[in-house]
Amino acid sequence: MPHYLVRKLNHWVCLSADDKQILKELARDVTWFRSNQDAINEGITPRYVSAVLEGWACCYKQLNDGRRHIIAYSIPGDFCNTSIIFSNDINYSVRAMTPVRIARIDRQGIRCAMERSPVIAHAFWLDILATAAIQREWTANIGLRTARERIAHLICEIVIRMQAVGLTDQDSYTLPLTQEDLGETVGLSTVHVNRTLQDLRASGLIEWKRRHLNILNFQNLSEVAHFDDSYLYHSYNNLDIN
Amino acid sequence: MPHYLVRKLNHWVCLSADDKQILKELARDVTWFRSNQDAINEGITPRYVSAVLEGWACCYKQLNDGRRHIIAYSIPGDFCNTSIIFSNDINYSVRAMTPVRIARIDRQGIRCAMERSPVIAHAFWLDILATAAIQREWTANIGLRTARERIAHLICEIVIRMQAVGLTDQDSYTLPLTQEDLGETVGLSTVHVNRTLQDLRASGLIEWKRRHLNILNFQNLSEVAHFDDSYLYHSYNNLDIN
DNA sequence: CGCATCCTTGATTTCATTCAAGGATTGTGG
DNA sequence: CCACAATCCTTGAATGAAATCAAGGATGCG
Repeated sequence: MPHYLVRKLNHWVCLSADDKQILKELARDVTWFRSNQDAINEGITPRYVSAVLEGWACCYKQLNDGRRHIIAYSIPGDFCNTSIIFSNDINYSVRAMTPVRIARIDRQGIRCAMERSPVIAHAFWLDILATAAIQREWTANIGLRTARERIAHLICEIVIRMQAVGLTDQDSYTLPLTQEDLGETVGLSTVHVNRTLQDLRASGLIEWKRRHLNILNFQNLSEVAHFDDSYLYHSYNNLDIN
Repeated sequence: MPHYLVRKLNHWVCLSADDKQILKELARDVTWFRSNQDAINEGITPRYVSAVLEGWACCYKQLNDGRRHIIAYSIPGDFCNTSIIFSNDINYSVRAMTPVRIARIDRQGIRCAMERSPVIAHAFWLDILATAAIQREWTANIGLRTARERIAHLICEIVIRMQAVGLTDQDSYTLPLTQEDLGETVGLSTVHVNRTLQDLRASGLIEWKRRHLNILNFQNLSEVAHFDDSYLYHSYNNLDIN
């Protein structure tokens, strides 16, 4: 099985063999979480950075009256809490959406690696910036798009992100969400998500059965979504150039 | 007039006199933008990092059909585009909401300062993490709260942020937004923002006249908003400790 | 095979948008 | 300093989108 963490970071920069080795050694401490289990809970500050190696996790916030909102997905190669590298605080929880294999990386180790290898440092920077760009897009997605557009947009985003780590087959991929999860992600009720999905299916844009999502017409779907993938790409800014 | 950039960063770490001097020198290149003028436009990649010294700016995204969403406010001391330090890409625009004084900081200069002073490096880290935490909160705010709660939450957040740079008078501050801006921020129509504000006023929670917002009962307002300010604070993670 | 979870559907209600227009405030130029 | 325009705020009425309520059906898991 490929090392998705290395693959993901290698997507931002060009890692040397040494860099890859360093990263693999950093990610030795691996744990399984079963579906629906909390990997990180808002109450307890972790001392390590978690990265998903296999399966899906989500970051979510919960109000004291029970309402919940999913603020991010962590797919293979994604970090769940990079902020821990430089801060002691975390203000969301992380939950396994499938059985998930997570590497727990010593934050001191990451800082050392960043000091020793400028390329690794840059990879972490770009990864953090990419996460922030996605978060901004999600804010706007919920804030200004209709139900149909929101869901279409999310589906488009994920296909690109899954492609980046080689987890797609053409325009189809495993989307291990319930419709309730999807609702908590895009700010819609489960019932309305269901109807909107039927609408997208009836328009011949997608198929989605048994966790398997297939985009029938990416071009049309991204037009429906007003999807512009540029926020998912980050060009390397050569440190020597101003 | 205080140097809000220094004041803001000093909120995260303890800057030495030298550090402060370095930052002031970095921020020499100052420009005014008039109200409603774009300081950064999505199309053109800036080569410098912009920081607001005076006035308000907002970061926004716009769809090709004209729909607009404000994804962040930049108040005095805030950076508008820290991502430029390490990446060439930006996928949103920045617009002055009032006449605004912006320092344009050479990104190479920032990287040098971060290398020379670990404290400055840490300040930038924490600032970026803080911005990301706010963005996550905004995503959840729009996604799971009602109109009343959303607006209340935003008002609570801003009072804390304004306090951090000393721009409040008790629980009141200058909020230089139109109701249309507010709608584009929390994902509501102008008309509904208006009615919701009247509701908050009628409940004795706030006053808002002529750009001047006054929170009459912060305790109650934050309960209405389900506001928990912890996402706005970031404790220094001592680099020597694991 | 049976239970639990998830998906689907219909009916109803609620929240928010849209449309339209009048009033207040602010800013500008004469 | 006043007049006028532009922007912004406010209100009412009608429409529409999404939530809620309720229940049946499918799917998958033990």
